[in-house]
Amino acid sequence: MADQTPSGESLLFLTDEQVRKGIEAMFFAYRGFTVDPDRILEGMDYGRAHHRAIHFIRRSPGTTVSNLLAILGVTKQSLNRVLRTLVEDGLVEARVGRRDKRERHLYLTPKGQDLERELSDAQRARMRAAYRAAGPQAVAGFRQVLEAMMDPELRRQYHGLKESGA
Amino acid sequence: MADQTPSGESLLFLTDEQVRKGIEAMFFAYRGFTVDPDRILEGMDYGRAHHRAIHFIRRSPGTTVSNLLAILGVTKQSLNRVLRTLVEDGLVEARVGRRDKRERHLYLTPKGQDLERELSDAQRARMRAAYRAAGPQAVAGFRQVLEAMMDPELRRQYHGLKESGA
DNA sequence: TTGGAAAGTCAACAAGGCTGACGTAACTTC
DNA sequence: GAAGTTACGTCAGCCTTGTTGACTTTCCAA
Repeated sequence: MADQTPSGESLLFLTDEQVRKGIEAMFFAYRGFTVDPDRILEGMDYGRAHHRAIHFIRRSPGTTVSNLLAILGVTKQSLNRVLRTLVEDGLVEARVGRRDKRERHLYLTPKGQDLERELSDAQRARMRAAYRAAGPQAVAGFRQVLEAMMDPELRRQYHGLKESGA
Repeated sequence: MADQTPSGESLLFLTDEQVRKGIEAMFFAYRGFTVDPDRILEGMDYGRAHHRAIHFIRRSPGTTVSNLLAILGVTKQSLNRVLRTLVEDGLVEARVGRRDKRERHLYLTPKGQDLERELSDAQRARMRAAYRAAGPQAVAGFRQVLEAMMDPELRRQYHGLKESGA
């Protein structure tokens, strides 16, 4: 069918219906994207919000609370609830800043790292499987479109992470 | 780099860190994906759940509640609350099935169609912009990867929609 | 004809968003 | 050194949207 491989200038001719398919693909794919971590977390007292916090603390060890706030795009009250339980349960350590004692620098404890690994192993496994099925060229396109979908501010955040990456 | 050869096995050299980038891209992009409809709905008494219901009713007019349930992946009690407000507000009509009186067949009223159009115009505009920025090949890859990320059951749903499409 | 399954509704609860107000410590500026 | 600002935590209360449990109505098949 014409809409399977929109090649060249045909993009301008994508019908609304074809764009809707993309929207639906995004919806269903995101469910697949979250289902593995969700399954692991259910039963523990944690949810998707905890996963997100853990993910980005691992990503940028020593990040501050307000930094995390900006990345996650939630209120501090909301994040605080999540962070408090993670600290209480010994998954996250919040060290008072040395240069600026108002800041709390966040780190995963070994226990936190264990859970992070379990969650991200599952999520990466699915991602790799999808990548393998779709092929390298498709992966490049996937990344390009996702990046173009982001709000400019979020794209900045995203690129900031790239640099700070291990 | 990994994307030199368009053949499958180069994928095996993607580092965990590169796969994580894809995960983060998905996270940030999904926020962009939902932000426009969210903005339109805020202030009205509706949320993302209403948007999803409206979207899929437009997509498959006359669909039943349990059909919608399967697509959205929520409990019928959860969907029912959303549906009830939409029916009360005159955006959705629920006709009792003629063949099977237990069923409710769902349709958008003209008023519901108006809101649907407003929401999907905004969402499609962003999607088109992203597609245009990324180019046709990228779009094809995007779709391929998304599809590969879905759970088999969801992929079936997704393809089911394709057929029933206008 | 009766018993089970399917469709839908009502009630109550939980997670995780939100706003607003306030407190405290630490840094910065005048 | 006083005053203002920033970073963080917390209490209280609200909303949306998910959940489970219990129920009615309707259909179908043994």
